[in-house]
Amino acid sequence: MGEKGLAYRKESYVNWDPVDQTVLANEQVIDGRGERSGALVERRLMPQWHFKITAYADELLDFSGLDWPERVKTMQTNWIGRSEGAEVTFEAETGDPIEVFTTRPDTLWGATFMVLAPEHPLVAKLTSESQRAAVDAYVEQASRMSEIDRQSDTREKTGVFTGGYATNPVNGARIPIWIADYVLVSYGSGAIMAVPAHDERDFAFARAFGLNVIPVVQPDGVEPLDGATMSEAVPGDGVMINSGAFDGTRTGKGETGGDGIARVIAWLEERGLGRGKVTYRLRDWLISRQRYWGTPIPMLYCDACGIQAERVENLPVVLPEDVAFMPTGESPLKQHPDFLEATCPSCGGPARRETDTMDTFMDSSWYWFRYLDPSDETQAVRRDLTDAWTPVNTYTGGIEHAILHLLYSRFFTKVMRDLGLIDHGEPFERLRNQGMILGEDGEKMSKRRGNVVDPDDLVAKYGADAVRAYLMFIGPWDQGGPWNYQGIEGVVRFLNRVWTLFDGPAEPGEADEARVAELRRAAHGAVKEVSEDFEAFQFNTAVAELMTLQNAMSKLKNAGLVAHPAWAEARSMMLRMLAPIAPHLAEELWHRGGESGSVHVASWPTFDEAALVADELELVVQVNGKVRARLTVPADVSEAQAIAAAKADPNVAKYLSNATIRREIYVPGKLVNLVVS
RNA sequence: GCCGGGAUGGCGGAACGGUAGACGCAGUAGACUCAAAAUCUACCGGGGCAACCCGUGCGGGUUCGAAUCCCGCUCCCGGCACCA
Repeated sequence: MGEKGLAYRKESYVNWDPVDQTVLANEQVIDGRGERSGALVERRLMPQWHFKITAYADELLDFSGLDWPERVKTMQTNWIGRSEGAEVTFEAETGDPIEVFTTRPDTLWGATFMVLAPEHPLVAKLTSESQRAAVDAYVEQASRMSEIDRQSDTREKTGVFTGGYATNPVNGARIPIWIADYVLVSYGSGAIMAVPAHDERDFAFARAFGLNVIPVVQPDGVEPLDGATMSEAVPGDGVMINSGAFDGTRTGKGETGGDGIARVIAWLEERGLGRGKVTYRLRDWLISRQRYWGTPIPMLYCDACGIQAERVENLPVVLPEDVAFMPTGESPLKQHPDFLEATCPSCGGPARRETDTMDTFMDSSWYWFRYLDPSDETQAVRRDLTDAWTPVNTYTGGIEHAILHLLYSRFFTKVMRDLGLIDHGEPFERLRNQGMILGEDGEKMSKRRGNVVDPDDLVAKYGADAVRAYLMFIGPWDQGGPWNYQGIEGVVRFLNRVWTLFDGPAEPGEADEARVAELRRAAHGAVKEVSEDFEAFQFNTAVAELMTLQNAMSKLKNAGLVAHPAWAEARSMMLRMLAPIAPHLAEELWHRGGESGSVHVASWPTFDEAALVADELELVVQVNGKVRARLTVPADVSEAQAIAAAKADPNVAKYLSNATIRREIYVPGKLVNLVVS
């Protein structure tokens, strides 16, 4: 990855977690807090190792061929945050070029000022002597503010004039340069052109500081805009005005009819003032961690040759196990001479080993490839095994991984593909997210809240099978919800009944034909339903279906039937379907029933369509869509017979006596609807 | 603000446009027991003696027929959010 330019070191503003004493990737900062520690992160300028995930931004936006939840695809799409627009160069009066990114180059003529992020490298140079004190104070204040405070959108706009001016390249206007913390140094170029007439934020800023507002897009069906009196920004499309040769051009990106944006970009490119540009919210993946526990970054520092990659034959670099953990807050690797001392692969002189280790998400980004043959010391992955076993068909996990593990894994898989290690670019073909079981109070379980349900306690009381089966039964697997103690007893009873059903005595009786047919219908019907449920991850209805089968079998059970081959068939089906739900119980009953081998390697049961057919069925009769009768009819009833039987029913006839039948609807084997007036 | 997902009995939840409430919990009655627990049986959306009427967040619509499809709302949950 280093050779391909996909791993590199650069100095940048990073998220520093003061509790874990390490930096974190953007994905690991939730609402301004460290994902693990919960501590407010600080911004620090540090040199760190990164993976160039942004090189794959567009490919990561392509989910074609993947059967993934819409929610996850949306979250990743938002996280990557692609936006199309233009990069335009403004020139400051100091002669410095200032790059800005805009999605609305068609509003360039309305740029009446510029705003730089407080951290922008040109701030100090652009600031005039009379404004220096105010600017320094503002920059200092911004640097101390937490990310949370800075990003709160209810804040009034703040900012300071630098005293410097720039020239609007499209019309030569002299416009003031301000700094404000609503412009982020980490997005785009860290500087914006402000078009207050057509951008809400710029409008609020302009009104707060008395800056010019010049409308350059006149929307349809609205009074002509007046910058002096407008009460809010007008962000939509319309016809360009106050824009020189472009006056009268319709704005838009083509889909709304106008093509102003494309025409302005072409015009800028002709004159060398700017060019079309795509910007992403996604940042490169910061993988350095100032921790001992992590995979060492195999890079070396040589005083003579600079940063060098460790020789391939020396890989992998492993963590020393004889480190001294001291309460310094620093990685013990920094105090370990044997680890630190290395040889420069370029000049053969002494080199110092990198002591940062990799984010552990690095490891989870490719483990399923490595796990295919973890003992192979000669190569990272074995091609014949990855070809045979990957991509993963179905992958499950919590939604909390939507933009962490799942995004990193997709990136890593694409990199491995491009390095020729594997032949595919997506790790997981089908993804399903399980819901989270919350505490009884409906809140996320936490020790602090005291609402934690400990599965070990439940296992001790009810057994592992009962707890497992209840978790499958409690509700839709993908939804989650509050934990509820009330239902588990029902699952325990069900499992006890299954035990009694197969291991208990039977009353005397006969295996008459009707009984056998009913038994087979119940068992084969359950196989059909449960198979479909498992395929669709609907485990709650699968368990319910097995409960129904147990109820049916318990009712039918007698000594004669138990001796019949259909009973053994039904028991075998039941236990194989129960195996993923109550594995211990199913295995025990499997052996007690005289089966050989393990139920867990037995094949999944298949059903016989013929066994599902009943000789009689219930026909619902409606008059004008309201149920008026339920009739038992032979299974092979014809449409004419069904309608005749419906009309003959006394309760139905009552509604027909003084009415005319307008229409007769027949749903085979299910329903007759007589439309009368 | 933008984007997802959701709303059905006392509770968890079922339901290819075709019997709303499968399955389970809780509850009621009965059997067994000296009694209780466990177990088993029956009942179990609301109203009504009954015929029947009303019922899937709210208001419309499509349809012979809507929890399900369409339009417009309300509320709840999740994600993103000063991203230029």
